[in-house]
Amino acid sequence: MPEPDYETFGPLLHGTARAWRLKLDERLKPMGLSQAKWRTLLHLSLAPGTLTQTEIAARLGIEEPSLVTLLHRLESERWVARRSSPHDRRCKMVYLGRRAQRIITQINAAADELRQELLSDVPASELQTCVKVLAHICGKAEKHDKLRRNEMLPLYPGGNGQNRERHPIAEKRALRRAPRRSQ
Amino acid sequence: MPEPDYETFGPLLHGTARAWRLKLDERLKPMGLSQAKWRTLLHLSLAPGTLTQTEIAARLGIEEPSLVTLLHRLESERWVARRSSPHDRRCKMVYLGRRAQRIITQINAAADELRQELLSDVPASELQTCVKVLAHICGKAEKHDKLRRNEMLPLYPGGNGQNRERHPIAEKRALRRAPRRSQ
DNA sequence: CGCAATTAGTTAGCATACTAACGAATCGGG
DNA sequence: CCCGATTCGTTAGTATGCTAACTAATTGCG
Repeated sequence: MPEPDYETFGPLLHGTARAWRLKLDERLKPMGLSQAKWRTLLHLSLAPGTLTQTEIAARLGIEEPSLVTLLHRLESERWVARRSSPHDRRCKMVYLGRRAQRIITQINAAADELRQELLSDVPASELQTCVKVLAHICGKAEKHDKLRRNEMLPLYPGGNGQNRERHPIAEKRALRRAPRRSQ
Repeated sequence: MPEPDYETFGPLLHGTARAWRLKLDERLKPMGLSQAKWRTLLHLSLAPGTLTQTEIAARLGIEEPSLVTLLHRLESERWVARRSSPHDRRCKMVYLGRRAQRIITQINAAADELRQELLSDVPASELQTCVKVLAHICGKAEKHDKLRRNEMLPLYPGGNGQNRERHPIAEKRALRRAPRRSQ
């Protein structure tokens, strides 16, 4: 068996990711949430403080313009609210609405449950190998190209799929102007 | 370490698939091709005869309306041509333009090369395990839900990511009315 | 045969991503 | 302190996917 299906690995990888995503989307749809939306809410709930749009985009692994329309939808549905930062008038801080806070637990539960279903009967050692291989491929695929944003995190860093931001910049930036050089 | 990163497996899976796709897109972009486009061309070139839109959509794993706009783009760029079937006026047969035939080799070469780069230093046994795990997950994720189109192919069937069609229906259909097997 | 059911393709409208180009605000070096 | 460079967010335009609802053509049962 030292001759695995090299040919079909790519399609299989894409197909599996797609099937997983569709499955989760389907279950969260009744709650009015799509993947893009609940991922955003989840990141907001996990963040230590408030996030700016740039930070959210980095954590989600999408570009800022993509985030703009996404936030428009979330805002029009009352999931989040945006306010200008008092420290930097260029920034907009994004807050979770109460409505969102109430169902983040459900989102997590659904995601956990699906993961449980899909991975339950995969032996831990095989999953471990799979993670290792995927992480290796992911690392190689992300390199080179034209990226190199900020030295590129090792692998799947945050809580999602693809970002390249490693420390909260917000606090640092805000503190630069606000607390009168206390830092 | 019988405790792999269950939590991050989903994101890692998505991130890896995404990175792979972006990488390939990037390399084929200079040729004016995106993933959706070259996958379509590839399927057309691999098919035994001419395909109808329904067949192409099934092979690509996308819905028919999605294929319509995709074909519009391919047609306006002279990659493909469409003609009504003489046997069934509802059908439109899709043909590869000469321009397309000339670069299908290049498409395959680029895809092969990238796969080579990304998988070369993954031990065959580990890749084998990975394929097994992914196939298992993919199978589980595709089941249940509301699908069950045509008893669901085992796993990553065609040459892409997600389809659920297993035999050429075209020939059969065409022959029902047109016993001339001119193609 | 004749009409109901099915099938192929389309249109409409939406969701989600991207790049390019831009305006406003801030930062930083002189 | 001021001007150029940078950063944040936005708009515009495009690509790619979806579902729902429609038209046109074909099939098949009574």
